[in-house]
Amino acid sequence: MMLEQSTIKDIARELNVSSSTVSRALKDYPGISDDTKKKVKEMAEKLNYRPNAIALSLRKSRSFTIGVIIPEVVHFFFSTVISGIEEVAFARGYNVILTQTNEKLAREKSSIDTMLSNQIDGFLVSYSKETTDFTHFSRLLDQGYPIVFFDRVPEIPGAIHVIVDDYSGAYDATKHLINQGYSRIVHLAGPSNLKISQERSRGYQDALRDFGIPFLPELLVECTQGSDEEAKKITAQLLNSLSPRPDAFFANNDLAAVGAMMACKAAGYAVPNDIGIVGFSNWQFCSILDPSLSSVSQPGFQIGATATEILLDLIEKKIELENFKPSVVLDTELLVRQSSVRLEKD
Amino acid sequence: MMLEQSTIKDIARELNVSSSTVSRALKDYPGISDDTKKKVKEMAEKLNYRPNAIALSLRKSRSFTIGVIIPEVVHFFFSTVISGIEEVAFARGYNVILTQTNEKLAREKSSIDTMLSNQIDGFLVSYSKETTDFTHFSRLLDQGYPIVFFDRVPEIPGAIHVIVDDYSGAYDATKHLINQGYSRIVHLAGPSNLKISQERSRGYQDALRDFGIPFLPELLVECTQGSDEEAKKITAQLLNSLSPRPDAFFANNDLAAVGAMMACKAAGYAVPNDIGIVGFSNWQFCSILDPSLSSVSQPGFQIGATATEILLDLIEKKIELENFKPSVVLDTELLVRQSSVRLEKD
DNA sequence: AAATTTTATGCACACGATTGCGGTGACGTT
DNA sequence: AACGTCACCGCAATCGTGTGCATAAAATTT
Repeated sequence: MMLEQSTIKDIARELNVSSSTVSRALKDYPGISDDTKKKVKEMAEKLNYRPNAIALSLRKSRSFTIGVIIPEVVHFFFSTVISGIEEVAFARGYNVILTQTNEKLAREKSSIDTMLSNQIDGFLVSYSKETTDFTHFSRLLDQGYPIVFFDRVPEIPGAIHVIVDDYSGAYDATKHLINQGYSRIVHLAGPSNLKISQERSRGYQDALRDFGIPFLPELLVECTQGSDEEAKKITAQLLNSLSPRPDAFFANNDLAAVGAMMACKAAGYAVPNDIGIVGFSNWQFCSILDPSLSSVSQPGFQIGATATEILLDLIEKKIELENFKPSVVLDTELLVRQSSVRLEKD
Repeated sequence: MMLEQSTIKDIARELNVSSSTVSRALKDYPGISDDTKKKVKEMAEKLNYRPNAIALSLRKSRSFTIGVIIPEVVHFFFSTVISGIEEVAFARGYNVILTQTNEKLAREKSSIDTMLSNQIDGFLVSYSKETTDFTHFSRLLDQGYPIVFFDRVPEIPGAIHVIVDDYSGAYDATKHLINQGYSRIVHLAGPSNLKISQERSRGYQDALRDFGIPFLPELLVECTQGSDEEAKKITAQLLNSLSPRPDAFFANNDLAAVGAMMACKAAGYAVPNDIGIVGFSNWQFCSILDPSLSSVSQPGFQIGATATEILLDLIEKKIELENFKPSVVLDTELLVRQSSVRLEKD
């Protein structure tokens, strides 16, 4: 039933030459007569020969495969990153093997193990929320394994980062809200152990300061889950308890922004006229909401593509770890839509 | 710099035994003394030994890796499927290597080639929109390669399908609209060369017939791209040109439904009171729209999980292709939200 | 015609792990 | 003392490919 893959030996046997000759002929090595080369190639075609990448990997101790470790696949941002990764890897002749950690540290470690077993040439990693200790990564770095981190990046020596300018994105978003005349601006922040959350928070606070608006701790609320449900609850509560009420929400992610929007509508406030809202990430749905949601776009595809280019350059020794700047910061862009632009000013 | 991976030979040399003994000791084969086993395992631990999966693959002609070929990663449905695939594969000790075709046939073929080179154990495929000829798949099937198709499935002998009941989903959606009192129901259909589009179309027409509403060809419009922009244009045009105007839209996918919703709003019609709308796929954003969008949910995760279970069973010869029913049909579920439920009937 | 270079090819081993087969020594049995 | 049994382990081949080295034949030079 299962047809055997034909090998170099099969071609060799068929033509009464040695397998070394076949190997060299197929690769157009010098020292093989044009006649034999032609015969070999024709026979290869005829037998539908396909080189065995596994054997090659064993021989070269290289698999031409990179491992991608991400928290979850079903996530607009991450899937966009994957797309960028896949695109570059394909173009440069590498395979992508993928695992999602579901935010579990144990799974992160176990994935690393099986990937190491599979002689992966390098790693692309965005670590899980559970990960607070990074020794499993620094051990790899010490051993000389190429790793490029993206989005969620650890502060360990030798780690290369590809991130977006979270600080500027948050700063721009806050500034935009201020310019639109909003002044009691709530920041629905992300988990404070993630660096991206900290940066966004810092951008928010600096923008307030630069435009002479006092920073009020009660307007900075941490949303640990980042779901719309959570943000909805929190927003409803804030609208009730704070006086004067907040007149804008800058959320750490788009889902939270949506939650805030729902809560505002439910409480009878109009978006954007009564309350302005800006999200972060520019998920697909931002433009189809009513009102459409202003958001800070992160170039997910470009993050994936850039990280992969760097990783492959490292693998192929095109660049040295030593004389390479450890951090690539990509620009964010504030996309202003309806949710933060007052139609008529009162 | 790069620390060498330690091998069985290293352990053997260190303990002055043969590599065969080490191999057997590590796997608890009989005929090895408990003492040696203990020593070997300790040394393996000490040298941080990790089995070389590549060498194993070469020996066994098995890679414990499955290849996934899908049109695009940045797509809620497909990413959900991937998640299901990854979950099952991980649980059963398989790796997942992933490529997206970007709907290109050439890339589909080339991906198959490199995966074959990599001694993939089997394929999970949803083919590209460009694919109309399936010989590159049937050749693989003839050679005995396990392939499970999902979502977009070809009608070729020996192919196993995992699909959802598109017909019933469309039937239920249409029936629901009829029950809500809508009668001039437009179907924004998908590309007619895809079987899923045909099935949904059939469900729509049969529901109309079963409930005594005549099928009008001018109410069945093909949206080839499936984008919100396209649907918006088409809907606006239909609202203008048809008399009496349509009072409901059943879209082949959620983005198209959103486009329809936008066009309706723009034309001054209220959703759901003037016009009812139902989508297909139950993308994440359905519940956060205003009004929230009724949609037919496809169990993406379950599709991926089921397809993978079947594929791995095939690979491990737990089931035979011969006595296996070629098609698994998973249930869809109509999720009724605001966009199709009239608040007050006139 | 002999010596030398060039050309074309094969041999053998390596990569890391598995496994059938055979070997060795200890021990017990008659 | 001779033989059988059994536990324990090593040899060597294998998977498919690549490559340094040797080698034979052919072409060229002296």
